[in-house]
Amino acid sequence: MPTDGPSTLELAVSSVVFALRPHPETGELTLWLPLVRRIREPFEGRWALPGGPLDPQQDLVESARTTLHRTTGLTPRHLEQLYAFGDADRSPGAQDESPTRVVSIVYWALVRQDEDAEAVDGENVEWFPADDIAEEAGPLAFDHGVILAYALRRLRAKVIYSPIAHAFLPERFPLAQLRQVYEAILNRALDPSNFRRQILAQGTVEDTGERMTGTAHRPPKLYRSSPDRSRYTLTIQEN
Amino acid sequence: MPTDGPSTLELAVSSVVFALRPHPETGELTLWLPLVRRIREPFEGRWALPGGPLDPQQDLVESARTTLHRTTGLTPRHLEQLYAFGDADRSPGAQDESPTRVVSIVYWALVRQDEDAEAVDGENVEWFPADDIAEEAGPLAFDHGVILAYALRRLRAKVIYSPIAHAFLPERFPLAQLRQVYEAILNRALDPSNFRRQILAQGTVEDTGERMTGTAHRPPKLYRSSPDRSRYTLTIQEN
DNA sequence: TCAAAAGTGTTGAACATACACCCATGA
DNA sequence: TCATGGGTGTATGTTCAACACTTTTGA
Repeated sequence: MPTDGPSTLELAVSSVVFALRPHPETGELTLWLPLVRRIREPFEGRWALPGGPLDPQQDLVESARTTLHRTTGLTPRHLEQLYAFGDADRSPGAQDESPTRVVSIVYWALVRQDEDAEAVDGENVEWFPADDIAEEAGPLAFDHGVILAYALRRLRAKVIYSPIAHAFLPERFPLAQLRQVYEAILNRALDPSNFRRQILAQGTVEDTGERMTGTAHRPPKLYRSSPDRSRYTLTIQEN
Repeated sequence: MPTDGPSTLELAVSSVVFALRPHPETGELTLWLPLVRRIREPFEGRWALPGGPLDPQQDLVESARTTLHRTTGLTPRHLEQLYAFGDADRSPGAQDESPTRVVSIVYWALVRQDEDAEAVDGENVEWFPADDIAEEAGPLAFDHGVILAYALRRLRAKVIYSPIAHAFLPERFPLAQLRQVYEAILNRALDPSNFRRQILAQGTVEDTGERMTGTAHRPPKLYRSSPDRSRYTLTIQEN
C-alpha cells in the first residue's frame, strides 16, 4: 500500500466505439474500433480510447458524444454506459508523472453501417480490427487494454439476450444482414433458416412489406427493428 | 436548457444494500434496505441512500465499503458496481441551493443472512421493505428513487441468469433456503422439485455431504455454492 | 402412525437443431 | 435454364412445467 496517494481527483469520459467493416485479409465482416494516439505524457505515443475530461455543464453521455464527434466525425445513435473505472492506482505506468487520480466513466457506442460513412480519420486517429489490437496497436495507454477486453466480452454476452445487433444496421435491412452482424460479433456461422425463425419469434423486427431490389438473386424482404418494449434494455432514463 | 450551469464537480459513491428479512405483516421473506435521513439541505429530513464523497486515496469499492460500515455496521461480501449517475441537472429540487454538480457512482450490496446479524441501526439510519419505500419513507432525496427502482429491476433480472441469489446465504445451506431467496426476490412461488433439478443442473452448488439437523422433519442435505467459473459474472478485475 | 418437508420419476408440451426442399430472381 | 441465396417444412432430440409418488425424519 502506497504511503502517499493522489490528492486531486479528475473525472473523464471515454468511449469504446464498435463498427463493422470487412477484415483487411479475410474480407469477412469484423469489429473495428478507433483509437487515438497520445501526444503527451503519460504514455506518449501509445494508443488510447477516445475521451476527455468531463465538462461540468455537460451530461455524461453528451460528453461522450462530443468527444466522439470531434475525434472520429461520428455521431452514433447507440451509446450506452459500460462501467466506471476508478481504482486509486489505475494506470500504474503513469504514477510518477501524474499524481492526479482519474476516474473514467466509459461508454460504448455501436455505429450503424450507414452512419459509418461519415467517419473521418483525424491526424492521430486510426481504426483497428478489435481482435488484432495487441498486434497492430501494441499495448494501450493506461488500463485501456483491460477496458477494451471488458467491452468486447460484454458485447458478445449481450448480443445473445438483447437486440443490440440491430444497432449496427440502417433503418431497413434484410434478415441475412442481421445474421451477418451476429456472425461477425460471435465469430461463428449461424443456420439461416433457424436464425430467421428465432428472430421472428422474439418479435424484435417487423416486416416493412418492401423488398430489396437489384440483388444478385431472389430479392429478400426488408425488415425494421420494432420499437423497444424495453423488456430487454436496461438503459437508464434518469428523469 | 439553463443559461448557467454548475461549475464545480464532485464525485460521490452511494450504495443500495439489499438484505432479506421477514415482512412485518405477511411474515414472508422480502427485500429490505437501509436509508439514511438527511440532516441538512438540500433535501433535509428526507431519506437517501447511504453514501458520501469519494476520498481521492480510496478505490471506488473501498469507499462504498467504508461508508456502509460506518452507517449500518455491515461489511457485505457481495459488492458490485451498478451504474454512474451524472446528468448535469440531477436532483432538480436542489438546484437553487447547490450549484455543485455531483456525479454518483452507485454500488449494490447483497447481505448474507449470517452477516445481517451485525447490522446496527444508527441514529438516522432505518431499514425499509424495498417494495414499500414510497409509502413508508416518502419520496427519496435527489434522484435516489430512480436509482433504487433501477437497482431492483436489475436484481430481479440478474437473479435469473446468474447465481447471485447465493450471495444472500451463509456458507452452507439447504436447497429449500435457496429457493426461498429466489421466491423472495422474484415475488412468486417456485416448484420445489423443478427448482432442485435446475439448480443442480447448472452446477452452481455442490453437495457438502452433510445434512441439517434438528429440523421439524426429514433433514435436508446441505450445499455450498461452487467456486465461480466466471462464466456468469461480469465483475471487473482492474489489474 | 401421522404430518410435513425432502427428494425422485414420469408425462406431455414447447422449443431448438439439422437439414431436405421449394421459390424467385439475374444472368 | 442454371446458379444462388431467400424462405418454408419437418423429423429428431432436448429442455421444462406440472404433478404423482416415495422417503425420512420428529412428534
